[in-house]
Amino acid sequence: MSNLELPVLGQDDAVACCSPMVREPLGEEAAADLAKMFKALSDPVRLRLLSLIASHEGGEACVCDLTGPFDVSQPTISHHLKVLREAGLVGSERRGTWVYYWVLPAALARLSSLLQTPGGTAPSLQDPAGTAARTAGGAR
Amino acid sequence: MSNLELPVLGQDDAVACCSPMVREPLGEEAAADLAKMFKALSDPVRLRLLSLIASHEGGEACVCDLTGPFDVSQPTISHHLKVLREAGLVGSERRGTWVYYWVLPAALARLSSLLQTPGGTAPSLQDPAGTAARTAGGAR
DNA sequence: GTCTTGTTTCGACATCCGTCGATACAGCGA
DNA sequence: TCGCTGTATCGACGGATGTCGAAACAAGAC
Repeated sequence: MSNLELPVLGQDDAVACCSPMVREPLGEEAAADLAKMFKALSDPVRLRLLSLIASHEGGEACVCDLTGPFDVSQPTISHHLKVLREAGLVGSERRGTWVYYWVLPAALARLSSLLQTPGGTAPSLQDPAGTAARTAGGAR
Repeated sequence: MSNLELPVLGQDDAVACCSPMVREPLGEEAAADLAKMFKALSDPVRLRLLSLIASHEGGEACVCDLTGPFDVSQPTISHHLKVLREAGLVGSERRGTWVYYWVLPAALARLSSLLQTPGGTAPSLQDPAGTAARTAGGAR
């Protein structure tokens, strides 16, 4: 239920960088596909889980390592991990008693490159149309 | 209600790149702050709106340019634009009869750099702990 | 086989979110 | 001033989402 017409980046090919959304309008299907990934990142618990997994030694973490730092119940953690997994952001594997999760870097890279502004990763606030002044303040 | 202890990137300083979430676990407050931005991106209509604005000539677009391509009503578009604005992803300004929106590149760059994997933008599927085989398949 | 521990699934519940039509507000032009 | 067009806000509604406790499932230990 996705990637119908555009090659989904970062599956097993190297990530073809990128057609950032700044360059051309996103198609409906691409937007729906990407929105699912961003939705998976739109919860603080999941964001911390992902970060906890990614920064864990060895690049992977057992569920038992992940339940401690949070105030929510263990089934809730399991639910969030499932959301991350179904979004294609992490992989998982059972090894004996424990289940391990790891981040799929290609998925993160796909999102990262999408959001890149033409100027580069850390833009010097590049200025699309002489709008630099507004860029800082932001009308409201 | 955010950035209490960590310097929020991409405000008016150049974006200090980045402490990606892969490097160290996200704090609770940083996660809550970032989750709001990702939530703004978690809807297909908003994603397309953002892309439409960013790719519009001059780097900005009038609301009247944005209602056409969508099947949803004008109030709904207005609502989504408000969400994007309150998330700090776009700026807006009224000019006479029309209201213009433009993307705030620093905000996108902040998210982009957060998601970057250590290997770079388009990672060669860098392999945290000899888990390359799994990285491709993804257990389920 | 049975117990124990680690993890997921199942229902249930309250809240949030996207959408709409109706309406209000802002500028411009006649 | 009045009317017109463009945009935002309001209130309502239905569906999605985060959370929980209870229970089921998986694997190893006794």
